[in-house]
Formats: sequence, C-alpha cells, structure tokens
Amino acid sequence: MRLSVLLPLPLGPLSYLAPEGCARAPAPGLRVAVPFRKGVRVGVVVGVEDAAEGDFALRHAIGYLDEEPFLDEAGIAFLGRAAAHYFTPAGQLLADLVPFLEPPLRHEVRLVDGAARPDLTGLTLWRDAAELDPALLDELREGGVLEERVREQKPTRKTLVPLREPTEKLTPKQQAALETLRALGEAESQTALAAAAGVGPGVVRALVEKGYAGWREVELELAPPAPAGPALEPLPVPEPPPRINGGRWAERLQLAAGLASEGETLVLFPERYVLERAYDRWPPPALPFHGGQSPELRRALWREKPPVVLGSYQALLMPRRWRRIVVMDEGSDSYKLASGSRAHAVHLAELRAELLGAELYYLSLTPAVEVVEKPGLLVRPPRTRVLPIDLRRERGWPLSGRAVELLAQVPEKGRQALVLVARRGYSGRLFCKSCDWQPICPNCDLPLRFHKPGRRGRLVCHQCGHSEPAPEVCPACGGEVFGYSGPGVQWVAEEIQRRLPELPVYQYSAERKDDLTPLQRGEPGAVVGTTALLRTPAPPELALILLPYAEGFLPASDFRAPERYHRLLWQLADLHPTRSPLIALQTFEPDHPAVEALIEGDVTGVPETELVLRRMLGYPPAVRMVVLEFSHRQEATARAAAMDAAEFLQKRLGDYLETAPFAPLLGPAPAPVPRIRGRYVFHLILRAPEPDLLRDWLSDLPPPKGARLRLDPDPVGFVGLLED
DNA sequence: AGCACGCCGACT
DNA sequence: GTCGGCGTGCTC
Repeated sequence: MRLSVLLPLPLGPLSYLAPEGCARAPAPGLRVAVPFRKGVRVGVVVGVEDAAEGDFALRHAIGYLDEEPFLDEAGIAFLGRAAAHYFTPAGQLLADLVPFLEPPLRHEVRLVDGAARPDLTGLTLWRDAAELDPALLDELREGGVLEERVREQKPTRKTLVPLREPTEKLTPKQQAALETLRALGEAESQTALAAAAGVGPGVVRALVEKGYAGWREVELELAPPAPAGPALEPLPVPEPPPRINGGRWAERLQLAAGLASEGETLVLFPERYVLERAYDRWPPPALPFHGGQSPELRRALWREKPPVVLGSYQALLMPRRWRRIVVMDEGSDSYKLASGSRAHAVHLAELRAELLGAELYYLSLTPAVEVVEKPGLLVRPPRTRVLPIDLRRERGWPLSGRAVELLAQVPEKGRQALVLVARRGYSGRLFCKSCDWQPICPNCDLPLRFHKPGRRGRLVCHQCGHSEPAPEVCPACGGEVFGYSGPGVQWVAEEIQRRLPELPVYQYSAERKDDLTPLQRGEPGAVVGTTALLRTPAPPELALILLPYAEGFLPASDFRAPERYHRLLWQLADLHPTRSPLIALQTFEPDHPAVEALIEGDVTGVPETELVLRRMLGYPPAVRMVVLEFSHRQEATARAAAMDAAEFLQKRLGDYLETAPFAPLLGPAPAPVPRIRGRYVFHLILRAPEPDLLRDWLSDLPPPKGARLRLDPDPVGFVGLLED
C-alpha cells in the first residue's frame, strides 16, 4: 500500500509505503510518523492507493499514532480546496490550522529476527531510536531489517503515592503521614504531604527512603479552566437569518448561545481574549479551543465531543460534523492569518460549512461589507452619546480646550476616562524645525517613531525594531529645535498630566502596560493607550472615551479603512457592559459617514454604502484580488522580477484586458512601504470578478528570477499588516 | 519551512 | 589558502 501523507510543512502530500509489518489497515485521517530527511515527522494520511511503480524508491512510514482518525474526510477535502484557493500547498494550511499536530514521540527500534548484523548485537532488544545514529537507522530501514514502533508520548507529571501498608516499624508521626497520603491518594510533593499531615518534612523523607511512599509518573489530565462568571441565558431566534447585528456584547452572546442550543455547533471567535470572555459567560456544556492553550491540552480536547466548541480558527479542522457554524464579529481584522498561507478564517469557515452542509451565521455589532447583503436581523444597538470636536475650529493640540474640560470632570465625579491613540511612543514623526530633516529607518524607508522614555528619547522603527538615540542637533543642518507630529500615547499622556496634575494617568500599549487594577477597583483616573486597551475589561465607572485624533485610525491607503473606522467607533459604544460613556472625537472630519452613523445609531448604513462603492471601484467582494509581492535586497532585482511578471501576465491575460469590467492588472509599483527589513518590495495586483481566472493566470506564472515572490491571496488592507 | 549544496568576497 | 554570506533546490 502506498500512502499520501501531508506534513505540516509548505509542501504537497508526499508518498510513503505503508508501515512495514503493521497489521492496521491504513485509513485517511490517521496521523502517521514518517522518516523525513534525517529525522521523524508526523503527518496525516490523506490518501491510500495500491503501490505502483514509482519514479524512485519510496520510504516506509513508521507507524500510526491514532485509533480514531485525527481528521475526517470532509476535513481532508477542505484542506485541498482551501489550499487551491489560497495558492498554497495543503501542508502549509495544515501547519497554519493545526500547529499542535506533532506530539512528542516514543519511538523504539530493534532488528528483525534473524537479521545478519553481528555488528549490532545490542539491537536485538527494543531501543529508544533517539540513541541511535539517524544514518544507521536509515540504512537498516532500507535494508528491511528494522522493526519500529512509535506512539504519542502522553504528557505526564510526577506524584507521590503510597507504596506499602503502614507497619509497626514506623514511628507514630510516620504512620500518620502515611495514613494521610493513603487518604489523599497522592500528593504533589513531599513538602505538600508534610504540610497536609502536620508533620515536618523529615518525616515524609523517611517514608520515601524506607519505601513506604514513592514517586510515580501519572498521565496529566488536561482540562480547560471552568467558566469564571455566571452563565447567560440563551436567546433562541426562531428561523434565524444568516446575519444578526446590533445589540450589546452580552446580548449577542445570548443570541449565539441560542443558535448553538441544538448542539453540534462551532462558535468561531477572532481572538483569544474575546473567546475567553465569552466562555466565562457561556451556558455549559461547551469547551474553549484556541492557540493560548498548551499543545498538550489542544491535542486532548481535539478528541472531545462537546455539543458546542468556542474556538479560534485552530478549531476549524476538528473532526466534527458541525450542523452550525457561528462566526462572531466577522469583520475583525484578527481573522486574517498574518503569516503562512495568509488565509482568512471567515472564508475558511464558509468553506468548511459548505463541505459539511452546515448552516452558517454571522453575528456582530456592525456587519462586514462582505455579508451585509445577506438577509439579516437587527437588534437594537447600544445607545450612543457622541461629541465630535472639530479640530478645524477648536484650539489646542493634541488636546483641545473642550477635551481638557471633559477630562477635568472625570475625577470630580469620581469617574474614569479612556483615551485612545493610534500610535504608541511619543510621536509618529520628529523633524528639524529649520531644515525639515527627518529620521528614516536604515532598513525600512519608513520614518522612525520618536519614543521618549528618558530626557533625550530614542528613535524606533515600528517595522523592524531598529532603535537609536534621538539626535541632540539636526544631523543635516545643526539645528537644535525639533518639531513633532502625529501624537502618540506618551505625548498625550504627558499632555494630560501637564494640564490636569491631579488626575491619575495610566498608559497602556504594547510597550508599556501600567497596572490598571486601581481603575478596575473603581478609582478615578484616565488611561491613555492604543487599541490594546480594547482587550482589557472596561473600567466600571467609565464615563468618557476620548480620541484626540480620530483619523489616526483611518489609514488613507486602505480601501477597507472606512469600514474599519466605523467598526472601531461602534466597538467603543459597546465597551462598557451597561453604560453609554460619552464618546468625544477630536477630528478634522466631524461629518465622516462613520461618525454620523455612530451618532444616528446606524450599524448597517456604512457597510451598505461601502459595498456600493466597492462594486463601482472594483474592490472585494466585487472582485477577487491577489497581491503579488516581489522583494529583494537589490531594488533593481525586485523591480525587474515584478516587471517580468507584469509583462508575462499582460500577454497571458490577452483579450481579457479589453473586456474586463475593471483593470485586472495593476502595477508594478513600489509597495506602500518601499523597503522593509532591508528588502525592496514591489507590488503587482491581480483582480477579477471570477476567482477561477486568477487561478489560471497564476498557475502559469513562471517563478521570478532572483527575487522572492509572496502572494497575499486575501489582502485585508495593504498597510494592514504593518504594525503601528 | 529547514537544510544541504554551491558559488563569490574578507580574513588568518 | 579557508570562513561565511545567501541564492537555489529538494524534501517521499
């Protein structure tokens, strides 16, 4: 028999012969250990055929790891379909979705009976394969004289257990300690037992030395923590439409629980923090499943069959016949996988549902543009109180007089404020006031951000991490006066503290996470931070949310920016579980549609108009769009590779160029950030309303000369992957 | 992805 | 003369 084995590597399936001397029939979906290069890797059987004449001698697989298939047939089919859609090998997708696939292995070998290897007499008994030279193992395997067995090493822990009955030989204290151990069954450590029995540590040590108690390796029983909060009441909807919007967070959870109440439901979450908060309130029984859990725990939970799983994208391949998949907050950027296949988890969920024949639901405060046309149900959105502060009229930067007044009221009333800034550090830009010089990252062609932890401060690249001390005088003209623009967390926090010295001010961003427990306890204060703040629980007395520069959240080069801005603003309205804090927006665009929608309490209008615009301009979802990224250390090499590809595609597209509703080929052009980490990047964009066309064009594309080509098959914002 | 192989520049 | 940079190709 010949196996097609998918390894969690960016490769297609590899062929192996079925394990030698293994009675088990191979079945698709089983995990199998295989020799790969000089070692052993674990993959999944995705196909079984009769052995045929091969171009080369196949190696034998070593053995299966599972009783029950790790993946089901629908999951295997899904991997193939998704791989084709994302122009990536199926193994890449397997690696992305199941990074915990490979367990630690117990791998033993010995020579088969009668093997004529007098030089290896030590190998007639089972030996741990790790003790032997991989080259020797390979040679023996080739020669067909090696017997192997392999299994998943279960996670264990050491525990102190009683080994014998107490006898008269023990002192009274030793007897008491042993009785305690027998009553408890086991103890974590000698000290723990001593404490439990009320004796000194020496007594327990004596028990162990005399052999009355001893250490035993026991299997680690793995379980997620119990939900931490009171369970919410499910809110079932009769004949629910595929899209449900509006409501408060807890209300949407109730609706999700209602959708899941018939069981066999996967509830998909964009990020771990949201998932954990939902799990804490979810009516049992349900299990969480996400990348924050240990690989051992995820492997253990993989086999569980709870009626409901609250999962991240890593739960998508679980061997379950879901009847429903509920996608929470489908518009979240976090669904986009930032590396590897760069797939989009919402799309993967759609594909999985399609192949399973499962019902799919989208449940969010504001719908994504991609789903806004589906039949929907609107629950009343949270009440909003919005105060736009027009920066074209108000004085004061980065804090207007109005903003300071609002902030001043916060401690007076014993309330709390949240100040949201798009940048971390002190300022987005630093420049010389006399000659306009500004520092650029030596690796990235991006302005260096100014951070101000000390007197002088540092210049930091938010792309590659490059950091240098800020200059004291301008290196270009010797000027000594610097200007700043693009206020960051530090600047705003400093300014608030300067204007309101009595107000306790906290900072919260990736680089500085102040302890917010005083706020959580209800003490007055203000916290200034980036969107990292949205992943902490809202302070209980939250009365004001201030955005000193709201457009900071609206990157101009991204066609999804208005949708994301709208989603962010609504997220603010839903931050506090019950209150409606005042949302004060300092902005040059107080009549931006997203701001108006927030004022009017409209959650679907902006996505609806965005959809119309995208159709007019030929952006997703009206077209499928793929970005080709050519990069190289030498600018000319990267550009030439992009030009070659453009030329090829120009010819390949032929007549389609004339008939296409939108220009199907854009570029090449330098990427929005022309150089990252020392590599020049050029972009070429392909788009067509018919996704199959793109696949044809790209399948013919010759590999680039010199430069590296990476595809972004689902560009969620061209600068969206840049951190800021 | 990792890893080996292979080809050109800066060092003992 | 070698060390080591990374560009290229392959993994059953």
